[in-house]
Amino acid sequence: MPELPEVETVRSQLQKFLIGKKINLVKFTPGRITGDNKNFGKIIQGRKITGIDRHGKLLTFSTDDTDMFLLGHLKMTGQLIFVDKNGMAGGGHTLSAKDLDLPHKHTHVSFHFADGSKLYFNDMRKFGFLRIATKKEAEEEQSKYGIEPISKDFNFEYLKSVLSGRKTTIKGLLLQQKQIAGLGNIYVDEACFMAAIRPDRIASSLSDQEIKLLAKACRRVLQQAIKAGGTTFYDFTNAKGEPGHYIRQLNVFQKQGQPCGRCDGIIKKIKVAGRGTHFCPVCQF
DNA sequence: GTACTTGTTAAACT
DNA sequence: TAGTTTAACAAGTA
Repeated sequence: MPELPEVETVRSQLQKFLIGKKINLVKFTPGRITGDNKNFGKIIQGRKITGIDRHGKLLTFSTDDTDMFLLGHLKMTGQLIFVDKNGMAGGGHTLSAKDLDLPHKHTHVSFHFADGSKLYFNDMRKFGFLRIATKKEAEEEQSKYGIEPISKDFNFEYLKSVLSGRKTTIKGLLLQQKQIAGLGNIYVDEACFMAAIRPDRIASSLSDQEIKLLAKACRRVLQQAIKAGGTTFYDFTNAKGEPGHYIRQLNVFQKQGQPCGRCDGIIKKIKVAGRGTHFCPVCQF
């Protein structure tokens, strides 16, 4: 499930592959992926990609038309995979488009670039999207995302302002993208473990010391996961079609019933904020 | 067939 | 009204 580290992995790779490439042809299945824009392909054909930015889990591709942007969100099962002119995924020499069976039945959009390379958008569950937007629309969409834990603006004071006086669980608040952008189910659980705080604690009950630990943990878990290229359980692949490796460093997520790596506890799974939630009942308070 | 999975939001509650 | 909770979306797995 792509969260900030996964999306950042894709963004940094695509930036290397796509900048300066001209879109010659777009093939797409009309539907929720591209919204109700029937001219999706026609509008963006002929444009050059000039940059790729990320706000939380939202990707923004800028073009040589300063009022045309392409917004992308992978939601749960979205993938953006680049294939070079020789049919090799990520421009490498191991995985080919044929190996990855691209395009396949979950490929909803294919971009064909002037140099013969391609970009595929796959999404099994069709929650993700690729939409064309004006500058104004793009900025509106970007403004839905708050400060990222890896930003220098994310500190004790900011997290305290988000949590203070709130009667809901800290997990519920950490998942709100408008407040804190980038954490999803996996990294919220991992950050809470790192800070030794139960995800189901009421936000306003945290001490200053605990908020400091939690802020540091949110930042660290994302930084480490970016380094590892994200986490892959089932669906996530980077722009080269490869999985992420942070799964090796997970402490609690999907580890219910297994021993805690920090104490003698057994990892437990409960439901918090409507989501499966993993923690150690012995060393998280 | 049923329950469960999740990122985000819209609707329903309090 | 604001804060909070729940349901919904899709399609696959157990």
